[in-house]
Amino acid sequence: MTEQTHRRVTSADVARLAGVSRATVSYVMNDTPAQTISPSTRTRVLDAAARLGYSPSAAARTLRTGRSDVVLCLLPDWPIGPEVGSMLGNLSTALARHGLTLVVHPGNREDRPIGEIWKAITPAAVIAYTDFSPGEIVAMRSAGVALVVASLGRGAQPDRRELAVPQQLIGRQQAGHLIAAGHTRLGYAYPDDDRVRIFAEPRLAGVRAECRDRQVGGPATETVALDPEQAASAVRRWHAAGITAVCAYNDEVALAVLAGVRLEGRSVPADLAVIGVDDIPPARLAAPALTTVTTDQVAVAAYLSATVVAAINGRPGPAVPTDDLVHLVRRESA
Amino acid sequence: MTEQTHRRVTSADVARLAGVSRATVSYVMNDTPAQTISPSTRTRVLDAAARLGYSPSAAARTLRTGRSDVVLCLLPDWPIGPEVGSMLGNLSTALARHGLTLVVHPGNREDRPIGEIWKAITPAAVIAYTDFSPGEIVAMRSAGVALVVASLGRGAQPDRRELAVPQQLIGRQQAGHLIAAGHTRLGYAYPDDDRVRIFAEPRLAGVRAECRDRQVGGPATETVALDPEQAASAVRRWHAAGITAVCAYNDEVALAVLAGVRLEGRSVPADLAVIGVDDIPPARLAAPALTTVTTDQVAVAAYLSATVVAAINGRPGPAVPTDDLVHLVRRESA
DNA sequence: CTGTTAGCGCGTTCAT
DNA sequence: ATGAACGCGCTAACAG
Repeated sequence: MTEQTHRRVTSADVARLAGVSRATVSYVMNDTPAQTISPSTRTRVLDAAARLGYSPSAAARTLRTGRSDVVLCLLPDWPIGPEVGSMLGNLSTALARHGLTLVVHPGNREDRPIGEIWKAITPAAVIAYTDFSPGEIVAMRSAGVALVVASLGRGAQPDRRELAVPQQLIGRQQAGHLIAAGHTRLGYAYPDDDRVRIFAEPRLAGVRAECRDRQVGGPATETVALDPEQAASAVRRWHAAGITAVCAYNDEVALAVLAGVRLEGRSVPADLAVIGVDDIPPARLAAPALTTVTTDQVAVAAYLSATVVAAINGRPGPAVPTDDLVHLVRRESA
Repeated sequence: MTEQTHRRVTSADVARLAGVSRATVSYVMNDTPAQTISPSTRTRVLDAAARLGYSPSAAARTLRTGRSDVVLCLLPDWPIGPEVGSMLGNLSTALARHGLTLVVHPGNREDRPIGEIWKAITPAAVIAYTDFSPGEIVAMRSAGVALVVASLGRGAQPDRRELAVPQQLIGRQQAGHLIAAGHTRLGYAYPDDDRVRIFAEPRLAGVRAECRDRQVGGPATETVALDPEQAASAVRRWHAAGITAVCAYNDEVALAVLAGVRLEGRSVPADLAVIGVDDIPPARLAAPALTTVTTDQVAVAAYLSATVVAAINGRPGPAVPTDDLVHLVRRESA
């Protein structure tokens, strides 16, 4: 066993090798504007640092400055798909440009209380898809977390920014497309999973709003599990109610509806038009190919990033970019 | 604007309120075994801590002990699906039982070098799906990261543990099922994405190995993009070669094959049997429902967790649980 | 200008 | 049960 005796390389080591003081090392490493350093010294320090493989202790820096460069994203319990995954990737890139590092904590049922998590990280900001209790917000504050960003939270609070990606727009776009295609009796395929309610409710609300605005009958809502049989019975009820088109919570639910229609011996879109959300890869591979609505994840990530950066600096966040965020992908199912 | 003047609550505050020394606070908070504390003092300290909402500074603790309770998982660039997502959730739970907090860094092209990431966290362990350069390993060492766990890495190194989830088993199971069903000419649908090669290669190798062991013709490999047209041309080539069944890299690729077969006017499984990997929700909603192979994510998470914990404590890791990790989900496509 | 000295931030731990 | 020192980087004050 080669036991690791690798003592950590500290700024003192660099200082020693470069023949300067630790303060000088710090000034050089940080390009401190208020302090001028002669080029020769600078080079010597940089050289020494490189030779030793020096990297400053994040813990020490955080302790001293009271702020880390980490942004923590608390994910909810539900299964995250490739869309969220790509959004997080984009967000990571966007934040990196501001010197911030994104880390994500995957949610899971029997997790320790949220508190344990950010306490272990001391992030500069927290992005959460769940609401915090007032107590937790106070606790974060007193622990030094500068900002609590609550995505999708219900009511705006003075303490936190609302990052609600306008889920309603998604519902509106779905319904709008269907109505424009001549449908007058819409259905809504609601997910059979309580954990995604924070997304499902605003989307359904968007569909409802669009129906109202366009003078069309409100959507006949059915809960649709990811199972052909159960989907088939929903299809039967829609049929009985004269529904000709349905908006699905997302592509998976839409795929279930497709399977249900198939099981009923009917066809899409002739008997029932279907539109999903997300444009997951299987959507274009389905029979028929699924018409769906997507969110511009790059734009969402940019917006989130800007909001976080602004909040960290105590500035007001940017306005929600309501336009050009949701796009229709027209295929065969609607 | 209610400006936040909330000074951080420190152990000194608790000590003052409880009328004891900071050392005592530390001993109480950590239940230090070597130090006896009278019940009355203990209560007083705990009370004070609760009243003030005290939570120790992770940075200070990390600085002092040289180790944080965070395990960092570095995700690769590719889109992560619900399977990986649920595995991470399970892993998080498993690690939490050992007082460890899992955080995930989503990979993305134009990211800062990996180094920047763990430097900002000072994790107790790093789990990565990519290989590190020897230089990075040395750097982590010298920065105080106890362990570098390379999942799926090619060759075992003395420095790191191999957590290779036996991807070969997946391929073997796929091919085994097909061969048992009487197929003697197998095809392999390889993904059209370089980023997933670390998974695709061992899976294909598994199929190859099974074919060899069972005296069946090695798989005719075709790269299949997630596009019906392109999949159709692969199907044509397979047909010309007399292939009667194909193993797909994963369910999405399998779905593409299904679409290709459909486009060719042929049928599954009569003309071509298809088997996928992962059992994503759309698999059972496809026409025909997709036969597939799944990995027991709970078991994988438990194994990963045990390996990490063992390594942190300098003990040898558990053996790879090769059995009961991969299961066949029998449906209609094969 | 250039670079140094000194002390802080906060929890941990040894010796008294 | 306590005083004191430590881990490591930051930065105000100060000396050449």
